Amino acid sequence: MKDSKADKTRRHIIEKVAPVFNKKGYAGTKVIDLIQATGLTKGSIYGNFKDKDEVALEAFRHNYKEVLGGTMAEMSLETDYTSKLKAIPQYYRNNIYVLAKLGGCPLLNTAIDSANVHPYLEKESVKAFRNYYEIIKETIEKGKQTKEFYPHVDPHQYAGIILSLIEGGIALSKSLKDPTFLMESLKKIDQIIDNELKA
Amino acid sequence: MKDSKADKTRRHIIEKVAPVFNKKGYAGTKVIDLIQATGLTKGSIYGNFKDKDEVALEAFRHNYKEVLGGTMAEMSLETDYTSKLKAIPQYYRNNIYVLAKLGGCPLLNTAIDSANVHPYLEKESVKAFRNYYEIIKETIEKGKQTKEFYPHVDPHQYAGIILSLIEGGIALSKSLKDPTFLMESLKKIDQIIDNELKA
DNA sequence: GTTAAAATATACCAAATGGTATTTTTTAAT
DNA sequence: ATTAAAAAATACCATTTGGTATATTTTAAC
Repeated sequence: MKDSKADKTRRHIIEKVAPVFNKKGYAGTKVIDLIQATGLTKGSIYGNFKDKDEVALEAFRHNYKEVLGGTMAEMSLETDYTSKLKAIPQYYRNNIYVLAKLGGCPLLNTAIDSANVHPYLEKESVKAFRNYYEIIKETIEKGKQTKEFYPHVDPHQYAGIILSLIEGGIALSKSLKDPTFLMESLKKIDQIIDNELKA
Repeated sequence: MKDSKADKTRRHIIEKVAPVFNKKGYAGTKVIDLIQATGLTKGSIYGNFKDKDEVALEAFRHNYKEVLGGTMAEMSLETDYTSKLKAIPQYYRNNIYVLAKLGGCPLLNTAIDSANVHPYLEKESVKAFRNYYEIIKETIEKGKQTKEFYPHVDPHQYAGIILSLIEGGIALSKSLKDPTFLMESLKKIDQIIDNELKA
């Protein structure tokens, strides 16, 4: 594992800057914000990154990895597909403070504030969003294969509803400063899994 | 009704600029975008508005009025509270193209991309979001009073779930360019009303 | 139709922004 | 410990941005 000074600095920049981009968006984050967040100078930042775009892209990837990685980690602890699916809302319950400190879900935030402003970042966010959706959909599909879920269950439909409840719940809780919105959405997801998917 | 040339120009600016702010966000919308969207010059725009902030604020109010007004119009056509509540998803079904042309839901978009970037606009979007939530909540409360809905129904909980499904569904459909996400969310709302609220 | 006021357009400006060239400091191989 | 390379800081720069002062055109009251 190569870990030069430059590698450490790159990581340091990405980690410090990731929540800033998530909170302020691409256009709203200025180079001065990067300087303040990292405690480094402009020269140092531009010595390690080509331009603001590259920093934004890496910051988004970092944020997305945190959410996806966290979810996948919880899912992989379970064996049956009901539990795997329930690990998703559980991840958000366990990490509500992480999401708050990050400034909301990077998937939703980046999808919305890179749209029509930063084509490359927008594409990346769509890719990530689709990836997350596919993971949920495939979990439902596998649960059907093992007869855990009803055969008539539509994986696309339920993956969409689950994701909508999560993203909508996070956004609502953040905007209205009331965590119960997200909590109720997550409870609803559990309920849907138990009452509508589980055979 | 006063309707001077300036009033017409103000309206023209707001109408033309409203979708731009909704798509690009506050920080992402530059004065040149306002010039291009309106076909006017900088002097004309600044002759009618104090600054970019004022244009953004009025644009948001315009967008919000469109969504709120549209929803309220559909709701007021109904008499019972089940139908009033179902008028909300129905509004989105009927106006999916309006939302698409606008660039997503102004409530969600503005909440996310004014946060940590434009305090005044952020406040305004929170106020609007809360207002919309209250309307849904009050409709559920009134339905309980008329015994249309079960007495054990929690209006806060269900208003949050309905709003999460709507906002999440719009965001998902926009990002993944697949209107079925929103459609399935709306169908789910109808289902919830029929199976969990209606006594 | 004339004219004063209102509205719009043009020309200009200071600050902010993203980025680069250069100098200084730090790192690590010898 | 020396020193060449790597990294970081400083100083600089062009462009963009939001905004204003001024000139021109349009409106509408008489």
